[in-house]
Amino acid sequence: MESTCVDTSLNLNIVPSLHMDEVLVEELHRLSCENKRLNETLNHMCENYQAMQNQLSQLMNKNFEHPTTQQSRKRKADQGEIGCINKFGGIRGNVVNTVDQCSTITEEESLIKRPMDIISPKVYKVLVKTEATNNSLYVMDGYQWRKYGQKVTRDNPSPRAYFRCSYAPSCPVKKKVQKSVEDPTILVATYEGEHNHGLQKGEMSLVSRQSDQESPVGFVPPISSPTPIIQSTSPTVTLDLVEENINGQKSSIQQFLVQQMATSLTRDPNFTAALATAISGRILDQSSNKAKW
DNA sequence: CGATTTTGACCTGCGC
DNA sequence: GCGCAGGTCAAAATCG
Repeated sequence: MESTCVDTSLNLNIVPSLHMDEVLVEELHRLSCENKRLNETLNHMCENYQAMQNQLSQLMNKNFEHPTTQQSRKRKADQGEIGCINKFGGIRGNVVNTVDQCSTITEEESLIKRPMDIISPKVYKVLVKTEATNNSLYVMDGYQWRKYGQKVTRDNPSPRAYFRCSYAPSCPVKKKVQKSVEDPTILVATYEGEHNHGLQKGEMSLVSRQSDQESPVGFVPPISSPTPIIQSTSPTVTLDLVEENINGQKSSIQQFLVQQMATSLTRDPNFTAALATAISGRILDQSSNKAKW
């Protein structure tokens, strides 16, 4: 969060010229003092902001990664895989991983991934907002899933559904879908593994559906109608990509982060496939609109 | 009739 | 070793 602490100090330590009026010198000193005071205030605000951000991160972690303190033994064991957010969420953000091992996709940090220091199956967590009255556990994400089990877990009154990818028989990807304890309108889908095939034709991913309010041509509405993502559940990684340096160039750190994020996204076949679907859907939309006119 | 869903039983791993 | 809880299997039911 250092990026929010903009260095506003002005270089006012100018040696007064011999011809400078005493009033101007006095004014200069006054401005310097005021600048110093403002700087301190700003630093104080930044510290408070960081403290609050950390608190929020910790709360998010507790709510979604550790829903209850009385977690099952099995869940504790699983934290090595899914709990990677905890390992990095507490730090000040500004971290984009280069290892696509684990991620949680949310509205605020969509597709920004965090590093993981252990080798484990690729695990994603996706949150989907649904109708409050909707009790189904189906999340349309562009793949075809076959449900193979359902279980009521201890820490959540709503059942958990287990899915396998049925598009390719050899596809190892599994998906667990369960309603959030805190907000029953949110479906928490946990993906394990990587698809060894492309995205299916005629289906839409969550990402693409975020960009289109209307269903594109050929899109079959899902059994449940989840509205696009949604809510932040984990500490937000904030990338300050807007602010520029005094000389008008993005800092090297920012450029590095942008590069890393782009690399992470383009490496993910799910993202690229979803992006392609979204773009084609948009093009079809526009062409059909033009046809109407 | 094949694909998918449901659901109870069974398996497995972990903590005590 | 036992009990608990999550995960998986597989037969029956359902759907298109």
